[in-house]
Amino acid sequence: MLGVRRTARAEYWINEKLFSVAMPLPSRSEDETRPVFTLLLPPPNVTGRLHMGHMLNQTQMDIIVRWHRMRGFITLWLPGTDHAGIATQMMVDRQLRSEGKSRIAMGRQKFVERVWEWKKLYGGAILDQMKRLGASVDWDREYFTMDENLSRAVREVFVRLYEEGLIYRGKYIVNWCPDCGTAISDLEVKHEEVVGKLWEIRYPVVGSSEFITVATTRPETMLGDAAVAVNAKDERYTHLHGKKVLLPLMNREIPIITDELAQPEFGTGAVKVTPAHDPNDFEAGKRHHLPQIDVMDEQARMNANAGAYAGLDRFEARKRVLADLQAQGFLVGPKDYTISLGKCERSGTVVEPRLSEQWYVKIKPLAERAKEAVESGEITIVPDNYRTIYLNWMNNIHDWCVSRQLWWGHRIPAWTCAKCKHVTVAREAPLTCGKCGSTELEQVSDVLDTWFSSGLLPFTTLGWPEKTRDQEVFYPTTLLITAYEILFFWVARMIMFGCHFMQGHHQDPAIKKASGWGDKKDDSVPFRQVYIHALVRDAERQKMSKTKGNVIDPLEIIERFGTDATRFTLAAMAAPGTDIAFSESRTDGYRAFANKIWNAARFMFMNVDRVEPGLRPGTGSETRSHTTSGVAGFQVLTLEDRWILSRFNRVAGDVNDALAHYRFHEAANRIYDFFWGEFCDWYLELIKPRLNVEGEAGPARVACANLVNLFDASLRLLHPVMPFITEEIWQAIYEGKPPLASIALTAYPQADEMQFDLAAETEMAILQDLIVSVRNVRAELKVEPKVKVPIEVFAQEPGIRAMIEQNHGAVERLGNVEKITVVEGSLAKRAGARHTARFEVHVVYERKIDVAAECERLKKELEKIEIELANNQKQMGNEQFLAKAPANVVDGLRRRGKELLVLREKTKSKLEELGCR
RNA sequence: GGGCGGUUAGCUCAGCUGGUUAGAGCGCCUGCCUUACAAGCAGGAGGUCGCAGGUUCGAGUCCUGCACUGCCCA
Repeated sequence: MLGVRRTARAEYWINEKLFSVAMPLPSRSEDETRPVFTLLLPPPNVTGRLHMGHMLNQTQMDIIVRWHRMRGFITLWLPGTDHAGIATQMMVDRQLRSEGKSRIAMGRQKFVERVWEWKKLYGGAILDQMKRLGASVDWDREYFTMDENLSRAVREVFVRLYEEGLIYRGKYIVNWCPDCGTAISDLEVKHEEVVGKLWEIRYPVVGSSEFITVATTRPETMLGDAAVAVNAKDERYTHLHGKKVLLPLMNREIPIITDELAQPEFGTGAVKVTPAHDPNDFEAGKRHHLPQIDVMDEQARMNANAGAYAGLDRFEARKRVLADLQAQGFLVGPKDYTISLGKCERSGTVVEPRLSEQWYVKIKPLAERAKEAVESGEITIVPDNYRTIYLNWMNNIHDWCVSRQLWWGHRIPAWTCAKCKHVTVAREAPLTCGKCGSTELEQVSDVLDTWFSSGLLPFTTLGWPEKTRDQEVFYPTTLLITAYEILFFWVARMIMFGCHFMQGHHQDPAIKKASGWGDKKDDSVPFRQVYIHALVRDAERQKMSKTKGNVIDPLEIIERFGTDATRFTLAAMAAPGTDIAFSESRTDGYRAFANKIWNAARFMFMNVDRVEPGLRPGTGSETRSHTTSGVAGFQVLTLEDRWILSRFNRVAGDVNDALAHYRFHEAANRIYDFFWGEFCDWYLELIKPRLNVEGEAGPARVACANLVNLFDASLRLLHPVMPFITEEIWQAIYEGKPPLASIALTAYPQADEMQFDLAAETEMAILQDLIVSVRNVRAELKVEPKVKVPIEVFAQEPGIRAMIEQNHGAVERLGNVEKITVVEGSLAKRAGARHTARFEVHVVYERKIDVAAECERLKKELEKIEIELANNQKQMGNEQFLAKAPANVVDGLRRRGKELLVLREKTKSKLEELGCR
């Protein structure tokens, strides 16, 4: 039933377009300009389904977004999906195969149409899930990375980079996935340490009986060897310089060259050189003008260059090559060796370094500015240690291979001339070849890496390359919240592209200032701040993976515990920088919290209906709850009123502060402690007598109004974390006639320091101490729960005595006390009496205390006091400390010292009295 | 090999710039269906903060080394 209400509420939010942002008009003055907060949703894959990572990511974003909106920011949260080249193509490929069809037979155009169909049918799944979760994004601005306007921007970027000489084409070694049939970037290769073999092979030196032994982990590539390299300084091989070896199995003579590639201390000091199958060998090959002998095809099967091995799969070829080498006496033998095996992130296939023609982005010039933006603090990264990681990566960056041999994606805007082979790069399909004028042009078949287009999103979603008002208002976006995994894939690339293409851009100065970024110099950056969140792991701290089968489905968790509880759990566990071990027991605990809120609300409604039906927040006061940032219309009459108002303001201050620093766990825990531990456990209990005053309506009405006002403010405070329950109760408070369409549009509580009341907090703490002491002694004496007992209280300070007398009702009710007698003399010596530095309390009850147990307790207590006192006195006797420590610390210690002395006296005398030994 | 972390209660984790008595949730023990709530209430037990040095008046917090452990990059 709750689930139904939740869905209905989420639909209501969407239908009312509560989170849609119209384009703001130019401001007339700074005072009239509201601050702006912009957040780009990291676009999920169209093929994606919501997982825990999304859930955490979206929870944090929604919290921050709702918080800003409630604080009066023009808040834009921009949603969209990513076309995910390889993943989507693989998905549809698989579907075709199950229908007995093939992509190749179908042809490119038909296939792409088919993918679009697929996208229309299934591509919205993850956003639909987001909708149901109530993510407060602007659905009117939803984008897809292959939308026409975004595609046009991609072409524009490509052409500009090409014209600036920052894109080039060339034949190099790339990471090739034989399974996906495409090149992939360095980042898409996942390295894995595996125990493998290092094979040593003897190559006979031509014209001698000598052998030179080389070592390799991939013996099949020897079929493509073009040389053997030794180090010029390696004296073992000096006599072989200029000679040749006969490549076994292939019977091809290849030269012995001297090159730095060969390190004397590694293996035998001699290495085989295979320019077409290894990036280092490729470089060495170029230095020595060696032939590039490619022995494999696109599926990593051996090709005609592999002679007798042609047609074999690479791993089969390895076996055969080894067997043949063995048989012919060239194999020296394997050694165990730890290999760092590169696998395709998507398919899991071992990546093959392959020589092929690809398009590259020259990255150094772009990286330079991207580095500066972070170094100078124009972009801040939270937590701070990711800044180091980012800079470290930027310093070691390599050119980026952006072409993919796929059909689904942004096709590279380049056309090859059939006649002269010249390549023309252009925004729109050219009619003639730029070189020879031929009309026989064919567009390059490759598409661009998906991250190429997503790297542009911060500005392309705001209308780039057009200059738009949207850009003046919303660019740079304020914040990016994302996972560490895509720091390089996406974050770094957005920074590079943003800094490059938005150079010279200026945000509307009034808006910039109002939003709090007046001190920033650079408006080309894609965002001002990046918050990197942690990974969600399973309860055993294991990384979730399909293969391990330990994936936690957020939707299932939500089904069982509710969206609010799930969100709260993720928030409460999200301490910056630490991974989250997702715990169901924890979630269960927060479901109990939601339940607690319901019950507290029931209590409120019950009393409102009884005392003053129709009561609304803010009633009887000039201020209305939804426009004030504090507790509206709260009338302070009693100690608990003063106390709770003060506590509320403190918690509001703490929560705002925590959110400003992305300390979600602190914000969540602070609200939890306040609502449960202070509001429910104490305040509600304390006002019950007032609510129940019969006949005389005054106090009950005030108490009721206070309750509603405080509840309303607490709901607003909690709303960003638990949007559903807070909306539900808030709407109920107004009985379907709320002053605004949603609690999401009300004002967020802020701390009002004028409402801090230290005296009330201190007094309340003493009162709580007294009540807890009484309960404690009752438990110790095993007083039947229903029996009320009289107590005697002594307090040295008249102020405290008066306070206790004034609040005797509270002590009686909450301590289950029959009657309080405030006595004149110390009770410290009474058996079973409890004391603090401020008061002594004795529970009058005929049953004797357990003397032995009491002695034990007191001794333990005394021991602790003695230790602390000794430390305290040592400190206070230390002149260095007195001279150097700040005054408040010294004062605090002095006060504590006095307290300790009192406590020691009281405890000692009681020990004596009981005859403990 | 390079970089970044982690080690605090039985479990999962907080503890921000060093400052009085190290906290929470869950679990555990005891007692309660007290008319908002047993998904609850009340009370309680449980920690030499990985180890060894150092800086400091003062270290869970800063520095060095060590042990174990995780992640990223090559």
